[in-house]
Amino acid sequence: MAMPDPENIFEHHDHRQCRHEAMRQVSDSCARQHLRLTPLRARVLEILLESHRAMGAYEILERLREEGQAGQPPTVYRALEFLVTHGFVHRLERLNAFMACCHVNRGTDKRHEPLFLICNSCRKVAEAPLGVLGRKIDRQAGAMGFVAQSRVVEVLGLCPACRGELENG
Amino acid sequence: MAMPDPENIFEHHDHRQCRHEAMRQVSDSCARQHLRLTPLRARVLEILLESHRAMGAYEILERLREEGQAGQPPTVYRALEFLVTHGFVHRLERLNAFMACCHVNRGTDKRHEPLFLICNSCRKVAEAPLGVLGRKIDRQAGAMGFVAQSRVVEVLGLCPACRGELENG
DNA sequence: TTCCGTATTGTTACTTTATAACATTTAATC
DNA sequence: GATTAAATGTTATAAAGTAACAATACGGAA
Repeated sequence: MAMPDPENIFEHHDHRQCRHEAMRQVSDSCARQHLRLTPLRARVLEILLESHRAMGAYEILERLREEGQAGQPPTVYRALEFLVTHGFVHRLERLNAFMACCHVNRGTDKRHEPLFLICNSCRKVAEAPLGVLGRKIDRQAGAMGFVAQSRVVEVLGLCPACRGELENG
Repeated sequence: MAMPDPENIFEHHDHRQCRHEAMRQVSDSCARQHLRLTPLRARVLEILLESHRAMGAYEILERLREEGQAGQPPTVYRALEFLVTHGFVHRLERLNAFMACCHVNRGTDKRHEPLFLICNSCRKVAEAPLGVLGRKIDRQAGAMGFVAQSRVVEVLGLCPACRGELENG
């Protein structure tokens, strides 16, 4: 999956293409790390990639049930736990929801922690690189004697489209 | 309430003193803004200040009930909504919990969004100023065409005490 | 291959967190 | 004091997440 144009991460693009490439990358990453991407785990990831937005666990569960797969909450939560632990899916704390990672580690198999942009108007979510901010946050924490292990950075506001609507209409 | 020494925000201090000063500041701020700090709202804030840590809504509810006050979930959630809206209490997304603000707006009545340091070991939480990082995060979001309205920044890791224990014991 | 131990999934039941909807009370303003 | 809006009380339920144990599938050793 190509790195999204930073100015257009809210824009549409070829979902099917990006979906298949993401699946392949995750599959490769699992193979390299001897992780088991079981059918259930793969299916949960696919559902997230297909929807291409943040989904609640119970929404995913419903989708699984529609397909005849077994379905109780722990099934989904366990698959999500695996996917989140290995960085293939992100959890949005503010929304109690999950989203497939948009730029899976290419070859590095390293988890990364992004910045999430959550639109207050249309509820769309974009994932952007945290970049140098991650280190700055760690340094800020370090100044208080705190050792940072992971970060949650979520920004709420207006996406380009909704901002435009407010300004024009 | 004095601004905490940045290097000691996890340290103990005179809770009773800081509690009373915080109540007074919130009370003043409400008066200036024509907000109604009702007995219920004041009591919920006091409970949070007394505990001096992050508490779940139901934990607060239980405390209220012990005191004979009426108690159903909406009671607490509504008080918390008021307190959070006006910046007297913060919500910790990662913990589904609430914490009294440690450095209430002094005279400015402006909400501020801090950085939270959550200890993975002892679960203590410290509130630190986000400082210039807030603007940097907004700028990062702005580069994607996004208008930031509010931020969630929570760092998980080890507080000074727990870090010390790991290193020494 | 067959057996064994471990990882994964299935299943039941439950806990925790949060909110909708409407009744009642309290408070501010005229 | 009557009117209206804000706040609280109350009932019921939705939404999110987990504990505990049973059944199954898988990966490697004998």
